[in-house]
Amino acid sequence: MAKWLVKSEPSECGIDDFVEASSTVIPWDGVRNYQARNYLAQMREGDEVFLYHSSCQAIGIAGIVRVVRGAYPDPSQFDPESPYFDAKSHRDKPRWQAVDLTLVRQLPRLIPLHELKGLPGLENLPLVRKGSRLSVMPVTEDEWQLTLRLEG
DNA sequence: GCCAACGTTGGC
DNA sequence: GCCAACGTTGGC
Repeated sequence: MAKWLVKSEPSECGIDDFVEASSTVIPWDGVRNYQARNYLAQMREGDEVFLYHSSCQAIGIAGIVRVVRGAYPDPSQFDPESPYFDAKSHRDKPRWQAVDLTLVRQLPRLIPLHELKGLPGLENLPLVRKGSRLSVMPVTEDEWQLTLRLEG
């Protein structure tokens, strides 16, 4: 099973939304960056994902979610009413992908970004690299385990 | 294909 | 609100 990290503004979709929708599925759509899209396309059912809160009061990893449906064409790209509408994408060759996620668990405490930055072994994680804007990224097994040591 | 201008992300 | 870093756009 691969491991991943996704960023989201909690005002849009955060751990609270997953907790409220517990045992329900939340579509992860609206990713409009090619590098992030390429990683999204590699997600498989059963993969686990860190949910990271960005651009908010408490920045950091808030919980763990799981892929329940691997990549499929993001419907919002075809919806003119959607802010994620992409007029240049065509149904016979969709440009953007989405996955479905569900809650595994909320972490007992949010692991703040500054702790991740100071953690030896995470140097290669795009999240902690200055200026990185990647919103979907792979996490190695080592990085995953090291990060989880910071919880609780 | 180059690159300047512009828009967005996201921490601080 | 600021601004650095980065991605995208579009003229040439």
